[in-house]
Amino acid sequence: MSRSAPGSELSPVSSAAQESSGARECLHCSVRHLSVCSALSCDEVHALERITVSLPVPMGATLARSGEPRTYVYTVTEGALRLVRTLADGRRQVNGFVLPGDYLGLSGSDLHRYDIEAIADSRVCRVPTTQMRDLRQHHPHLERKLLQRACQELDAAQDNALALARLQPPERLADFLLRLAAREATLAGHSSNRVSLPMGRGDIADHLGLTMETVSRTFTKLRQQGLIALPHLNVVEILDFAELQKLANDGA
Amino acid sequence: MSRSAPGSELSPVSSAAQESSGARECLHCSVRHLSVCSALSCDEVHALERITVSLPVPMGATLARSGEPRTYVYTVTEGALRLVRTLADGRRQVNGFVLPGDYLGLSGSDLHRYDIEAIADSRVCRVPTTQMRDLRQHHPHLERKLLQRACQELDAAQDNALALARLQPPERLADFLLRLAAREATLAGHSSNRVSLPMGRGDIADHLGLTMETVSRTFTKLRQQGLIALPHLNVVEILDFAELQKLANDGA
DNA sequence: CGCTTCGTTGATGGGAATCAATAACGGTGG
DNA sequence: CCACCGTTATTGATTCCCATCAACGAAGCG
Repeated sequence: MSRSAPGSELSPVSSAAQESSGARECLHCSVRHLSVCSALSCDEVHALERITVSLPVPMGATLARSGEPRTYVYTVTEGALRLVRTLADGRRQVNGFVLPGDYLGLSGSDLHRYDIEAIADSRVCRVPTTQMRDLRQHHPHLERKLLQRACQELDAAQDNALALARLQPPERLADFLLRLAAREATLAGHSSNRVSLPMGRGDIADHLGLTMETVSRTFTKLRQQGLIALPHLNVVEILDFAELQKLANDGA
Repeated sequence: MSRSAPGSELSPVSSAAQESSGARECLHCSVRHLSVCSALSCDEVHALERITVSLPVPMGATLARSGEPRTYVYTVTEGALRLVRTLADGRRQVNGFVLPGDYLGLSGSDLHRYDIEAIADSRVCRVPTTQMRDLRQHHPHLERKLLQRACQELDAAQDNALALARLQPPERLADFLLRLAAREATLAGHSSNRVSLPMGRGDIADHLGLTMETVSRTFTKLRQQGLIALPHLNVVEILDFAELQKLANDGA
């Protein structure tokens, strides 16, 4: 129950008309991230604009709950969200963090398999699954891109499983930081030694299968070893990239 | 280094002509499992037959090694294989087990990300990735099916991650057995309380992020609790389905 | 029948979880 | 700007569970 904001339920969605400027921004996002630009005619672009809604998601808000029907797919344009699964006895797992450019909707299930919660003020593009189905049928390019993405996510999920199954806490954290850094680098287009951590320690713990205390101790250990620095609570500076990579078993 | 058979390298592939009957069987498999039957014309079926090779993989043989270029995709028709990743210091993870009906080739990487090893005498259908690419472009149905499959595997990978991150040994093993049972049920078309374990204890351990000893002890514990029986080393009989499911947290 | 491999069971130690206390941060209002 | 408060993060002490080390038992095979 961490970081639950006061009024954490989403307000009803504003209409597409009201959000037309947002919709255009979102379209841009969709086109850029799914790389289907060339496959769309002008009419199709307008069709997409009509069914696409840009939606603000304030920090702490829940975009979807586990078990609910999956009526929309999303692409994230701003902020950060977490995918959370909770067991009956309260054990929690953060399945992943969703950052700008990520697509939310690759699942074989008709129901949401996890809660989707904003860990920062965010903005997402929303498309009804039904419409998405139509879009995919008309644009093979889109389907191909989605398959590509699904395969990449599958690879990432397997890397994650390896980390959870066999890496020790410092190795897991190193792996996590390096992956965050890589994502941020591709997002920003340039590499930086600074990595921002929009999520709290508890979220990191629940993502890595550890406790918050162990995550905290591990941060301290990496700091003492001179591998990283923590200028702020939510910013990591990577001091020794090579050594960190060696610790993370080179991701392989 | 478990279960490495004496001559564990695959013999050079026999030609498609020599394996024509096998190829037909394999086609059947491909069609059935990828459900693209209706999308293929007669000519296309012949084209598929020409590029498809049914290949025996003896137990202990290695079908592919981590780091090698991915020149083929496979569907499995007989036997069982394991997907293995090994760290520099010998720590091992079994990413998954591949059973008849499974498709091997959903990856974003050009290189194999794990070793593929037969844990029983097996048979696979082999298609060059290049040809597969062509096939996909000509048959949107196929692409859609692959995306569907990728999404299902993604869901499964996430379930697995939850188990690795948060479940305790008995819960993990229960989850594992139930998933195996479910797969076997869909394969055979009917449900049975008997589940066969083609893999050894070490493989189960490396799949669940445990040691062989813990797996063995956990089997004993489940047996003593009356949840399962072990008629043979490689056969589990599920005695109390409901209780086992409760233990596995209902897979959610 | 002995060999080898694999699985089970036992004894021990280490490391992360847990419990508990302190410290740092972030926001709010004076 | 600073004092106050709730939340979050860090640090410390203890416990428990799994990995490790080691020995034993069982199964497949020549």
